[in-house]
Amino acid sequence: MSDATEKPVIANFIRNIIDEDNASGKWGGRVATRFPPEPNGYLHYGHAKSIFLNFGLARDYAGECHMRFDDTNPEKEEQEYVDAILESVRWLGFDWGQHLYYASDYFDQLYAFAESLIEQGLAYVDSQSAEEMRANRGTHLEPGRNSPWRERTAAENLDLFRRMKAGEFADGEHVLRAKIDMASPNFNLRDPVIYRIRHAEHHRTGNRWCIYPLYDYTHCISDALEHITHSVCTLEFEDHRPLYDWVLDKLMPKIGWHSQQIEFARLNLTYVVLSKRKLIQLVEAGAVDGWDDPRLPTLVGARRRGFTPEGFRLFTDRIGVSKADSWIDMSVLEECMREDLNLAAERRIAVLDPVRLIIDNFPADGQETCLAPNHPLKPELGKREIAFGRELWIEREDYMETPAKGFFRLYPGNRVRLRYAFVIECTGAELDSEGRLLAVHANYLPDTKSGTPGSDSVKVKGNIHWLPVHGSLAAEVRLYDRLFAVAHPGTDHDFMLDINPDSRRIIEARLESGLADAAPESRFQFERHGYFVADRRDHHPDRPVYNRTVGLKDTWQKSG
RNA sequence: AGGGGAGUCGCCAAGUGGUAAGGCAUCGGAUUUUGAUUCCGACAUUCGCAGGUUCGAUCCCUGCCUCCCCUGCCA
Repeated sequence: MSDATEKPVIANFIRNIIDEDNASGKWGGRVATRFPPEPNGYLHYGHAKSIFLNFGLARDYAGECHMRFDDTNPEKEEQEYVDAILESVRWLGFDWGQHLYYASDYFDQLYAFAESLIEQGLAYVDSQSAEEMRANRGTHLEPGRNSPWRERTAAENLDLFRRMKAGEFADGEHVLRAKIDMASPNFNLRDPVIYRIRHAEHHRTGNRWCIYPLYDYTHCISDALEHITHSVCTLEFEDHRPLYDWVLDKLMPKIGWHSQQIEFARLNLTYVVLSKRKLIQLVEAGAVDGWDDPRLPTLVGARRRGFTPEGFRLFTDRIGVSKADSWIDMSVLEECMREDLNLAAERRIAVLDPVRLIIDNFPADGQETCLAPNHPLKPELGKREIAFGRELWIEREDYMETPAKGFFRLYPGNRVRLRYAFVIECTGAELDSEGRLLAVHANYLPDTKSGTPGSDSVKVKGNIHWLPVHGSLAAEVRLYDRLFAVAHPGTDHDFMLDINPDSRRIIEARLESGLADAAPESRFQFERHGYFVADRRDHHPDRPVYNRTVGLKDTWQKSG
């Protein structure tokens, strides 16, 4: 990704392990990681952390990161998810090159290894029902009980397993279990199931198989077959590691590679939910418009919201990697997006809550052309013209009939600068019988035009944006806010009750005319408001639609 | 209760026997035609608690406390 902004790398425990391995020559200097999602849903912000970690490690150590789908559960997985996941990883800026893999590509090998485990007496076909197995698994206090089928001969097991594969049995009739230790304090070692019967169509292998391997058996072998060095996963797999190692130890003579599993703390973010189950619930309940709703913490949603890959990179660098459970506040992510967008986005003017401003001493047929820089930090991006006239749109909130303490914008008698134009002096306002603002009146000071000599001889504190009534355009603007109203949704009740009722406001705003022709996904800062993006799906030149990505910091409203 | 992990500033997070990096936030101040940005300054005598070892402990030892994960034929 960006190399110009390269910062010194901060140490973390995973890098330390890699450094030690490189120093000892454990992997011969090789670094191979992998990002292994199951294609049963869309990627979310938490996956971004894992993607930047894994692909970032490969980049920094001149290694490789494999893109691999953990597709061993045919009933939940679909090609649609594979496509969306690949697109999101690409969007974040990563390229897996030739290294695209599917666990399902290893089904033949996985099966052969299972037969070998059986032959070695390390796996057996269990014919207990799921309920019996559960009852015999034991508890934290009591060891499990051996299955009555645990001592079947290798020949018998092999015959049964082959018939399972051949489709002679119904779902659930038999399973293949690793023969480890029913008394282990680690439940994962109490003879874990490694194959189950599923007469289901797989999105890639179709109906070729009716038995499918389970995660614990598949993942470690996939890693080893690909010669992964550091297999990075989240903390909840920590007590699966003994099983990961058991399988690879037993298969060492056949595979000759034993990857190292390393666990880190997954991302916890406030004001949002990141569990697949809850995301599905939000979509199915219609609380959001779909998987790419800009409020949803999915990567497709982030993209539509206007979040940037670079912003996610800043974010993952900023939060670091460790094994401590932690909660990151949503404001950290938002600030990272601002940081990137401040540099990346050109400025434009938008009046979100328009009210008329009439310059009474400006001729009705008068005309002035004002120049506005496209980016204050990048003068090379040039300027654009905005037509100044007698009637303008300004923000309703930029006027106060009776100003609050510290308010330095428009109120009777006060002077402000119309940004990139003239200084004006407010003469009053028209209000209806309910006190609602209809129009603001002012006189302009002709010698104060921005960019002309002596323009700043008149000093003012306030500086507000405006748009001409004739020559600006009406557009739909979607003001997105946090999906949940509380930091920790569902703490002691249904999380759906914590949805922020104001997470989206759709308004009719006035925009600079040039904004109609911007390509979908073009990002801008609407001055004094925040960052906005032309909606990826709904924005058209004849019907502009902009989404608010994130607002600018506002220390006035915060303290006021 | 058994097993596996974690506890360093408001939020993250380095460090690990030699006297607490950094980032974010916050608070001052400067600049500013975005109440934005930028810039400058401040910000842990202290590393969950209590003992012990040591010339010296956040780091080693002992005990305790708190939090997270684990009984899918999910991943």
